[in-house]
Amino acid sequence: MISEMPPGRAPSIRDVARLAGVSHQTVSRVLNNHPSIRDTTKARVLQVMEDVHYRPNRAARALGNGRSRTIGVLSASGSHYGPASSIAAIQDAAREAGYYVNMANLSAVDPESIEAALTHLMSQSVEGIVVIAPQVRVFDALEHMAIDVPFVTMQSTGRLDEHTLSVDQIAGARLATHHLIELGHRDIYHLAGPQDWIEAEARMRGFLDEMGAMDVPTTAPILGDWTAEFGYYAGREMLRVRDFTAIFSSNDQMALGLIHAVRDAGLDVPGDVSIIGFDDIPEAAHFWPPLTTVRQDFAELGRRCMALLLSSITDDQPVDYRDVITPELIVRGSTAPPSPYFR
Amino acid sequence: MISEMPPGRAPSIRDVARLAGVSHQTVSRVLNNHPSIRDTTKARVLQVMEDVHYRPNRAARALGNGRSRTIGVLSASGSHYGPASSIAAIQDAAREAGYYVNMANLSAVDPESIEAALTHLMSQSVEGIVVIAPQVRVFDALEHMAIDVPFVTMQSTGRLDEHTLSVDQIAGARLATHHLIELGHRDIYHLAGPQDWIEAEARMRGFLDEMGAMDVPTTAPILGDWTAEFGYYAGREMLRVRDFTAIFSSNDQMALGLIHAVRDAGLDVPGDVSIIGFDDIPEAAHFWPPLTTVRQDFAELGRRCMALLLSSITDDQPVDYRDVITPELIVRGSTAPPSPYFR
DNA sequence: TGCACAACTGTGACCGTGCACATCGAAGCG
DNA sequence: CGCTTCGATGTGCACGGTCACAGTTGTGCA
Repeated sequence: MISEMPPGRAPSIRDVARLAGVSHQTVSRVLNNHPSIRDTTKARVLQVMEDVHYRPNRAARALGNGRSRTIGVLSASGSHYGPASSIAAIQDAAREAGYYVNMANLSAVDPESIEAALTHLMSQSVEGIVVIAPQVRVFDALEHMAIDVPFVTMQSTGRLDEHTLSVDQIAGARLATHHLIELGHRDIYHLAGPQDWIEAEARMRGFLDEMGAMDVPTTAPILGDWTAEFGYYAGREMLRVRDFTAIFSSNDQMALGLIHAVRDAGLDVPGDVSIIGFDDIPEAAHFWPPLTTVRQDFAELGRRCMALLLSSITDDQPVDYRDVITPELIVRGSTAPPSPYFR
Repeated sequence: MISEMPPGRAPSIRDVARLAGVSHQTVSRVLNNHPSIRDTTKARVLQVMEDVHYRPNRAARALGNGRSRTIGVLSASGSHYGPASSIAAIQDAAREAGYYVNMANLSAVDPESIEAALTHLMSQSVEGIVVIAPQVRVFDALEHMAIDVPFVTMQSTGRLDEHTLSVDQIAGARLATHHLIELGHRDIYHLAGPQDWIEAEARMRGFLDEMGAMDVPTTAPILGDWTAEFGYYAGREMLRVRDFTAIFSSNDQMALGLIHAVRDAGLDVPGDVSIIGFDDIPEAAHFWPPLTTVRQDFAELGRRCMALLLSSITDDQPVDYRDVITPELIVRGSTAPPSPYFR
């Protein structure tokens, strides 16, 4: 059988057709599970495919019907735990749906890089785009370039709302803040994420909302960069004044740096300062002290993201994306009532 | 200009050609930077492209010349810091080289999942495959499926050597082990990675080699799963005997869990037990105590990986991949001489 | 002036698949 | 029994590029 194959070229449906004694179109129908193919015919074709190791040519397919079956993922900071987990879930979901995933990593956040990355994805003729851990500028680019494929993002932004799926970051931040207030803290700092980040903004909003609702006076949040390193140096700065008893950090890594700084200053967590994080990375349970934090289900987020995107690609009834994923407070050892000394 | 475009279809080179008053082949040549195109012609064509927002169709291109310009990345545990960093670097390098990156995530490590993921990538007609954080089974699958495109992996395996690029994991592990021995430790445990993992094996090998070379008797390494959680429980088990003064953990996360367990037992790191990790994740400097570890340059690894792969795709002179990246010992606060009590 | 040669551009086939439409035989039905 | 309907299959072309090859100029040189 195989000897009948022309050499030096992968078998095409016509080769398969010839060997199976049918037309290429019949082979095509077998490939696409067309209903009206006689079982015996189908079996024969499948057998030949097996024999010659036939693999459909995706490029030809895409060219023929204009569907690339590829979705693009635009990710900044893809090496962080949260985004990376979501990406993995997205890939699984995509593969399950028969889609391919093309990644574009954003090393810098200047408009040129963003446009370059989007152009890269568009030139792939992706059918949809997922924006991970988005920054405001990405949306500017998205609007500016008049991207004509569906896209979703994983955070709430206030605009472009039809494209948004999101963990309720605001609720999560309120949860964290409320926990601190409930413990008796009044002098609470918020170490936020970078200014440009939408999720940082949402968490900050949640913090401020809750503080306001509980009638606790607030100071301006400090803008960080998500890294433990920044948390450490920010902590050292903050400890020069020590006018607080608790810090709500916008992610777990910065919380780790804060703990380090507090301990370096000879103080105790949570004895002198309570610290709460956000995300619940797997390591958080093993920090010292184990970190009180807010858990987000990144994988579920990724899955829902894909579901939303796929439904808007295929124009099915849209899934209800307003069903936000509620984050969960995980109380561990890094928070406690304020020390009497401070009261 | 734009009004001359037929509606409902993206402009093709023939549309551009017509509007620019040239043949479609000339447009193609402009696209591919063919040298012999008159500058004025080129400018005219480019202008028309701009006007009609022409975007080359990648599928058609791939179909025409059989080159997909796509490379596949097969990654297990893509949400870990190391692999994720390498992946980001790979994506950057690929984009720079004009390649697209297709990801396949490996959620499970059974042969079926591996084959499914590889099939997925192959059906994309990728021109090359990068295997990240590979396990032995992945290689079995690679051999078994007779993958006919170049592939590289990021760890040394002993077989398939022409495809391998690697941080010298063995040297790194020896570095870590030597550091402990030099401090005076003799009773050293090794908490290794999962059995199936090639890099876990290499680190274990390095540990055993160095122990042997320094004539220190060893006990059998404990096989872990890379997580802090496992490190914690392994640590608790180990502390029931306490016949050691130092532990070399195969990665930083498990080291974190170990520290947690040691402290839970009322002991001090490094006073009672020295702990050294591997990888130098960004958080390691802010553990308590800051973790002594071995740094790997994941990004550089990713870049070299792509360089190797691209050179074997284009059949250029191969880069010298034997120029392994040497890991670096980072001494922080989690290691110290053994306590007199133990001597 | 003629000729070789390079620079530049055009023509038509082809890549592998899906689609629209045609065909053909068998079954259903009045 | 002829007509319709439907299931199963075949025919030819389109998709948007690239490739091989074939012109068509212009230029240098004998």
